[in-house]
Amino acid sequence: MVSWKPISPFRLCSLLRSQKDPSLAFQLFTNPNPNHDRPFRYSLLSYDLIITKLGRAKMFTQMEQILQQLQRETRFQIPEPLFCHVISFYARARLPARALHAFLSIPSFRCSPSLKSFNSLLHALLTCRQFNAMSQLMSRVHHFGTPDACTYNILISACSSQGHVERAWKLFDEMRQRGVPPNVVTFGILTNLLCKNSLVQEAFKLKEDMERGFRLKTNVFVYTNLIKGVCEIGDFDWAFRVKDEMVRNNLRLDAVVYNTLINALFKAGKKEEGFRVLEEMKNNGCKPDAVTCNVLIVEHCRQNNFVEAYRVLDGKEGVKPDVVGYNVVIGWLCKQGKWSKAVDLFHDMPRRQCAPDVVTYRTLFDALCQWMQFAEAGLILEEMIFKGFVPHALSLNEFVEGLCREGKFELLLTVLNELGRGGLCNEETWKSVVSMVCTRENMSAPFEVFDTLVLA
DNA sequence: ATAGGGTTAG
Repeated sequence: MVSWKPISPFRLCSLLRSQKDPSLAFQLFTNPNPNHDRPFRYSLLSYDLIITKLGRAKMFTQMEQILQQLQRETRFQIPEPLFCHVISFYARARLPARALHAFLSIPSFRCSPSLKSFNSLLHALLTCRQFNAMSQLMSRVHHFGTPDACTYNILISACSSQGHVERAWKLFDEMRQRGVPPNVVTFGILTNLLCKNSLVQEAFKLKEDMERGFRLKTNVFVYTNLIKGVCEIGDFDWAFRVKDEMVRNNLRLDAVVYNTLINALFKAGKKEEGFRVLEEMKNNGCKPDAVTCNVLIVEHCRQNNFVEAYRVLDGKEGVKPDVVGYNVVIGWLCKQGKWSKAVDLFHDMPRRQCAPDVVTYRTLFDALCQWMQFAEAGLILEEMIFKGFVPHALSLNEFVEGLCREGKFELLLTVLNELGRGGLCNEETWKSVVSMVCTRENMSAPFEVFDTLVLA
């Protein structure tokens, strides 16, 4: 037996840093020295590293296990940003209750929550679109401090995403009245809100105000909003002038700016100009990213050029597109009735290292129902429910109705069982099945179906 | 990573 030099707490950190696989990192953390039974003295940094890694990978069971271990480590006072991370991980996974729980547990880690973690929770609720919970939380803000610019920015974003333009301006006024100066982020949110509502002139007026009245420099975020706004009213000359102004102000044109322009040009049918900007992007040393690929894929599909679309999927632009790119191609294939090709691409996604998401499953399931491919649709639905994704209610009803119409009782039984388990039986499901039971001549099979429904 | 910008679907 070779005797290894035991891993030191310091070495564990560097090993955790370089370990790409979160599961292996977790194993390493929980058992750093397999052949030594002396208790390991973990450093605070190693906790931070493993929690962040697990959170990013949405491995929440393991993350909670480490957090509980950390809770018992009375040697440390845990720095607040770690909790802000944890809260935002739960937000990204759309788990608002867990985010709240993480926030409430902060004192048990010998740390007192300040406005920072309060804002993190507020933002988590916004991400999960829990607007009522946001108001309830705001009524307790005084326990944690006085609302700062960040708090207001989150609240204004919430108004923006609900389309409450007037309320957003009220908050903007309120923050100034209370002596909280708006910052460049505030103006990013507000210009976005204005441009989204086609109030481009007003957005430019606000930019002037921001520079003259508030002495703030317009940054790339604000410029991107403005460029998108002027593109949407079809004024591309203006868009290019804004782009030139950015360069004059020594701002680097990044992929987001280029993607905005290329996408808008394609949408306006200016294909050549779009590709010209793509060339300029590359010549300027700005590398296309996944979104660039997706924008190109949309255009190729619109031109019915699936060969080129697949080339981009294969990494023609030097980057691999993400799940959105796959969803676009699958969506267009479906729209053209090439559902079998769409299913092929879907099955090829794991090999291509891209995990299908809700949109992938919904797109496929919707299309298969529409093209009455019930057997294939049933398989997709099963997998979808297994992964916890929820199908569109409309397609689901179409599917159940189709099965009833075609008398496919065997499949119907399986599906109803799955729907029942997934808690997805709605009133329409019942209506379809009940009306079939009542109109069919051969009553034996429907009775079986009815039994399943009652048992579910 | 305390808050803001670009792509699909709905």
